[in-house]
Formats: sequence, structure tokens, C-alpha cells
Amino acid sequence: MRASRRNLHALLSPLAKQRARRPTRTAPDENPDLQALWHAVAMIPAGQVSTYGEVARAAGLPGRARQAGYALRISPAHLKLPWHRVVGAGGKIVFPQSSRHFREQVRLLRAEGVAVKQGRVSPAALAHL
DNA sequence: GTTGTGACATTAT
DNA sequence: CATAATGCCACAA
Repeated sequence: MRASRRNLHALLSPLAKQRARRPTRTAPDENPDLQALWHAVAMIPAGQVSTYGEVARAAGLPGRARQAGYALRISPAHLKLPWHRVVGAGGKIVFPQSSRHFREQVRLLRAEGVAVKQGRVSPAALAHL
């Protein structure tokens, strides 16, 4: 019998299948982590804000705030996510003040009645999840 | 394979 | 207040 190289390797490495973390290997729009992150963002009520860390936690990915940022960055436009309701720790807007994103976020937030001062949202606007 | 880069957070100095 | 050191991990080169 002619066993494949791949199969042989599997037989010789019984521990290899004990992966704590599974490889992504999925298309972005089907990646469960991204789905969870996008869903968490979608749940933030208008007039309130949350943080990248909170979003990650709400998505079941504690300690992975950066992935929350990544998820938003690549999020398809058709989802129409309220990206402007996500700010950095302590309510700080993460974009450079000079950037387009910054101004846009401030505009959108104020349009929802969220006070923004010195690149910061008022602590009262933080949604507690 | 390695290395560098982020829409970050937390802790320490 | 600011800066640095870590931790985190997907992705691109």
C-alpha cells in the first residue's frame, strides 16, 4: 500500500492534532472571529461608544483589541457598521488629528449627540457591555 | 521559514 | 501629563 507523505506524517505525529488555536484558512467574510467582531460592533447603541478592547471581549476574544481594529479596517461597506462608535481605551479617538478619519468620526459622533473634546469622548458615552 | 506593521491595551517608569 | 516595554495576533513582504 502506498501511503501519502501527509498521512504518514500524521501517523508519526499524534500530538500534532492537539491544536489549541485553529488556523484561519477561511475567507475573510467567513472567518468566525471576524463575524463575531463585526457583530459586536453592530450592537453598540447609537449615542454611545465602546472600545476596541471591549468589542474584542464581547466577541469572545479577550486581549485581542488589535484584531478588533483589523476587523473594522477590512469590514465590507455593505455591512454599514457603526465604526465611529469604536474608540481607544479611555475614550480616545485613535486616528491622527490631521486625518480624514478623525474628523469624520468626530462629526458622526457629534451628530449622534456624543460630546467630543480634545479627541476624547465624554466618559458618560461609554457603553457598558 | 522570518520580520515588520498595525483603526490596541495594560503596566511600569 | 508622556514614553517605553510587553502582550497580542493576522497579514504582507
